[in-house]
Amino acid sequence: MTKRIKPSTRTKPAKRRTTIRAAAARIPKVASAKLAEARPPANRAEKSAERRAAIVEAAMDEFIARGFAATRLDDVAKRAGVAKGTLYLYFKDKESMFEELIRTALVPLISRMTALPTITGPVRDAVEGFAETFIREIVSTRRGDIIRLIVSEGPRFPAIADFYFREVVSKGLTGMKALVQLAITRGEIKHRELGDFPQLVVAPAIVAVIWQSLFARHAPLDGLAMFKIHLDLIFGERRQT
Amino acid sequence: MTKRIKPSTRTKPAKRRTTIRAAAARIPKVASAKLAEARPPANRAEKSAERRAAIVEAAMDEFIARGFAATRLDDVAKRAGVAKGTLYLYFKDKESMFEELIRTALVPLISRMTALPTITGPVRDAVEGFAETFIREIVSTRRGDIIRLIVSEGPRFPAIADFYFREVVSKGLTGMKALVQLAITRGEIKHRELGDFPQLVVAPAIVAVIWQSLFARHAPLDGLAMFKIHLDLIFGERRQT
DNA sequence: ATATTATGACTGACTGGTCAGTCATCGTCA
DNA sequence: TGACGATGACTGACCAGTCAGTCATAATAT
Repeated sequence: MTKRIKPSTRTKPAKRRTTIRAAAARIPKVASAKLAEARPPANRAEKSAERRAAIVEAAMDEFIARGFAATRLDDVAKRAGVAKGTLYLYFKDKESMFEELIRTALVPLISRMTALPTITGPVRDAVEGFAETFIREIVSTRRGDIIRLIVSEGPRFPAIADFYFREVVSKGLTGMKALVQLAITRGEIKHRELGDFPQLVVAPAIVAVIWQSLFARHAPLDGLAMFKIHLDLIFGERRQT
Repeated sequence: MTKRIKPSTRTKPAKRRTTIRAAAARIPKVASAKLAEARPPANRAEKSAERRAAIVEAAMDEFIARGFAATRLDDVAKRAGVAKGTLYLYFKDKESMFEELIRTALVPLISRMTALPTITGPVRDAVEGFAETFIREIVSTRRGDIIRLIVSEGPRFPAIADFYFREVVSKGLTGMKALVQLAITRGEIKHRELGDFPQLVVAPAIVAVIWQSLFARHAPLDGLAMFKIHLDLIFGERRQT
């Protein structure tokens, strides 16, 4: 009774449902999502919001640990403490869930980047502050894994890559370029060409993120210390503190 | 072999549901039969090597395009022009295939990195040569995607991450650190702390790889030009050529 | 040299298990 | 009580891995 209806899309599957899962290690269970509720039974809207948050949290953990294709929604549901059908009350399908998660996770990051234009002192201090924030809020947290996830799945989710480029990368680099230009006019930076490649300023931060995901257990990396040396290269020798 | 006892567990071929395969998949046989001049019929060992190469090539393309979990071995087989069962004559299972592929793909990269210790001129020239090679051989080719693949799947394949760290990253950074130290003793580099973070030297190359995969279609990036500016920061202003 | 047999590379239909998405039913809150 | 959120058993597509059978080629016999 095998009905193998194979559509004759010879050249390209294009829009196919992703299945499968990778043989991989178990994810460490962090915490039972729904266990100790300090909250007394809330009203419906409140409960709904809590549930949604639990799902988002659980899905994030699973997607980070396994990637999109290998993540099972059964696991997400179990981790969130809901039934699988419940997921579909909050998200259209697996793909929508993934994309929405990635977008949502970036909102604080965007706020962080747009909250920098107040420069009271040397530009170097502003950039250093940016680096400290970045290391503390991203490299040392789960958000770093989200960046790795974007790098991983970006090519297969053009919508995500587009969104990320438009909302984060493009804006971030524009802001950084403005900072560099300001520093150049102030004489803090000598190399005028640096304005052409603001990527150079943030490159060590990206490397720190990747290092953290892949090699931290082999050789820990002090991302902030590294970044400060990097700033010495850009701004000239460090003014002693 | 005159036993024609047909085992009952096997059903007869019956009808072929779908046209077995696209005609193009049969090319190898046709080519050797009709166009004998290009490729004389090889012996078994030679044929086997060719087949293996075809499988490796096809698997690489599929894994790069879809990642490990979402890649179907049916597709790999089709692309390689062999039956699925044939894959298992050359590889134990999907996971072994993936790991072996990643390892193999890195061999030329390793050779490249260990083939640099002959420094005839300024250290900067050596590093710039390294960068040119890296951009030309990796960023602009499929090898860049392999690096992205390692970043993507590394956390789920600790064996790959370990191998890569041991054989490439560790050795590469050690070599780079030696270069930096040499440049410091020669006076080409002022910042002595750079020796503590050789990652800083190669960071723009990593960023170029990622950019190429994710954002090239939005905004092309001249990796080599960027790297040269980076070298200006490290070695001081560029000596005009 | 030609015929016969042996080898094993290759094939692809098939199995067993997985998992995204559905929906009839249940429970709970307003 | 009625409406709606929640459930989880269920469906069926999907796919890694298997293996009985085929056939080109090598080995051996005539």
